[in-house]
Amino acid sequence: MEIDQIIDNIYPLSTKSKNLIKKSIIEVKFPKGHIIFKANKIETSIYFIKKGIARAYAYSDDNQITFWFGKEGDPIVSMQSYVNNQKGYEDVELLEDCELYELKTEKLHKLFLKDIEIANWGRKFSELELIKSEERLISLQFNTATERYLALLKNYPSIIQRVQLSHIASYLGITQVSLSRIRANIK
Amino acid sequence: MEIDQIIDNIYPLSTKSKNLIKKSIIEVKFPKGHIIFKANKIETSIYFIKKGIARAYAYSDDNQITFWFGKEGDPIVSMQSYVNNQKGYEDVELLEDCELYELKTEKLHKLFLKDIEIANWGRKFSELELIKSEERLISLQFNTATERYLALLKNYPSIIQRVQLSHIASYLGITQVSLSRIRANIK
DNA sequence: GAAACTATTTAACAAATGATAAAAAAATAA
DNA sequence: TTATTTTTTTATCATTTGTTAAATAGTTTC
Repeated sequence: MEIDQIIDNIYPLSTKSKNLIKKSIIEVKFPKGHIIFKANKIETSIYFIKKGIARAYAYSDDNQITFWFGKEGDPIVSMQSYVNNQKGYEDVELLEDCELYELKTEKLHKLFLKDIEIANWGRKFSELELIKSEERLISLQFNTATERYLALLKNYPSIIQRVQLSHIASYLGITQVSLSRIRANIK
Repeated sequence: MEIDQIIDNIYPLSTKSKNLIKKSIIEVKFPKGHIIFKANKIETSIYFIKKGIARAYAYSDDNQITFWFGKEGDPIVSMQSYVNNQKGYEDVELLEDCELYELKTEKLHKLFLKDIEIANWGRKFSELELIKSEERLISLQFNTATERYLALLKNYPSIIQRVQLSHIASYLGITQVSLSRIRANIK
């Protein structure tokens, strides 16, 4: 997905303000398997996915638990770094060869203080992420594992096709074995 | 908690900008049990809790499931209404006699477009809510019910003392009976 | 293509949680 | 206070999920 569309989908900007953001963005490419965010590190950039998919995970004991998937158009953000300039708790791994738009957090924060349109763009950005986070929270709290799997299947069919089941299982809050059982029961 | 401190805790503002917000705020009081947000309704205000506690819940079949608690200093917001001007899915019930600060969403949105400091205050507001939402998501996905109960006990002891256990159980994603068992095992 | 490696499914048993009902404890009202 | 209602705990059994191990299927490498 092109950067103009990604920016506009969040909050439409005047050409002038959009160009201020675009001037701070560079395109980067990484291969499948690249770890773009490391846990316990302050991340200095945010990204938008032009092409490819990614996942965020953290460790619980020795197990990786995936808690986020991103696809074309989605932002890759370590919220602790972005909001509080603190270390994050997550790794982010690219699950395919990826093309990304990179934006330095510091540059964006300077724009927030200078340009009211961009400040509102940043507000909308967090508001939309918040809506997504709440939806996921409700899904985890209200629905059974089977319901969550079916919802993922319906809403993000591309993820299921492109991501291995062990990651999906931990994303759903269950073990890989349990997901296999659920899949067997559905058929 | 006083409104000046609530506003400043989100993002410090100049006197001028803070007064713009404060001019739009009125104080209101409601008794225990009052339903301040109704599901399937577009809410036109947000609130900040001066005194008291509240919970948000939605229905799953016939069961009320509590998914948020608020105490002094916390905002009461129906995100779907606030962000997208759409109907929310939650009721919000006041669990004690409450004193609240009320702010009309429409007035705030006008200020966002006029005052860059307030736009950044609004940005920070959503960012902080997003951090809270992510923390809760991780807690639900990574921790067992027992761990979540112990964390709530540690981080929000006031909630446990002031809220009945059936609400806490659904907040933790388990039944009331299961929470009783967990409490019995801990002692 | 065969061998080696990785991912997924299946099986068996253990542990945790749900559902229902009844008992006990606590809070509220007369 | 006593009676009534609400909240919490306990008990029993069913269901779901976790754990471990083995079998099968699918991929990658040589």
